[in-house]
Amino acid sequence: MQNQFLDPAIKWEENGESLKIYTPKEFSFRQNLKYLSRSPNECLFEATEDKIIRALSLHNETVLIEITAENDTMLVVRFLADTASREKEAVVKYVYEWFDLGTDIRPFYDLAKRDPILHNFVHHFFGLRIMGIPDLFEALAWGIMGQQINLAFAYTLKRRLVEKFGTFVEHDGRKYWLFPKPEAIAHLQIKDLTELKMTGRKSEYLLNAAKLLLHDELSKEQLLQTNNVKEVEKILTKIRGIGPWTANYVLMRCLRFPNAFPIDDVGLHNSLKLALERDEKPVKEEILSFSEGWAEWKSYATFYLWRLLY
DNA sequence: CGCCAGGGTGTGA
DNA sequence: TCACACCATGGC
Repeated sequence: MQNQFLDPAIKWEENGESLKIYTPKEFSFRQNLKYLSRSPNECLFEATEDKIIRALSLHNETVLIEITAENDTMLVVRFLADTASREKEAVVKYVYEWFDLGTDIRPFYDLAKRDPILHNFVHHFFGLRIMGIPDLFEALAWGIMGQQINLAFAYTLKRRLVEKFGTFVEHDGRKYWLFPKPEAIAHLQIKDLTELKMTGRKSEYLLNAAKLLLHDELSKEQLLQTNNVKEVEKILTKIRGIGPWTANYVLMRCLRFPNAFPIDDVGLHNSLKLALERDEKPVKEEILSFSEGWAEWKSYATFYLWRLLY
């Protein structure tokens, strides 16, 4: 059941009320679930030991889906809360992109095997993918909110924003929240966001990002028109509040550039400190020299290194 | 209580 | 270009 609007590489089929999406050999649902379960304060989906439930906003409808895996050869998507979709292709596309199923990560594993740092642990996380943030506004907002604060507090800020300005689908007495659209944020006042305990600066950055997206002065499609990572980084860092870290974070988790590299990331520094069994975090010059060996797979190297922290 | 947190901007040399 | 102050709040 292929569709002309979907990447023909996506293999999927409709099976009764569920959708089945075939996964590559280098994919482990369990490994990705572990990543998704890292915060008890996550508000955009529910990840348990064997399934994920989340709401999705498509063009003309909102659905609530449950994702499970069968034999690690396919993902199975079911519609909950009576939200059977008419936009099945869009659901398949979202899930495919979220799990980064379109990337052949075998070259990364070949590279990691010979890497002095990566070879020690990458095999422990076999099948882990860079879990994405397909929505550009959500990715930018998450990046901005996460600047210079600990991750636990970042999750709290996200929850406050979502529960104040987002929408939800109810199922079994639980609310499944959707990240607010740019139009729900763009017209707010700074005060509306500082009330959530974001700093004044972050509030400005977030409002500005919402306005750019709302007015189509920035879009995922536009950013994906070039495949030059440095060029897109330049476009993003021209935006006030988006520096090298946020730009590369978005390049990695939303725009899916495999060679994006948030070198200023404190988590990455701590991961390397742990991986190298050092007492101090490595300095930037040293990290640069490590990353030379990661070539076109810096984002995957970073994501696997992060896994050492939890 | 003190240190640090998945940074970014603005300033001054 | 590069160091440095400042932002400002919470987790631990």
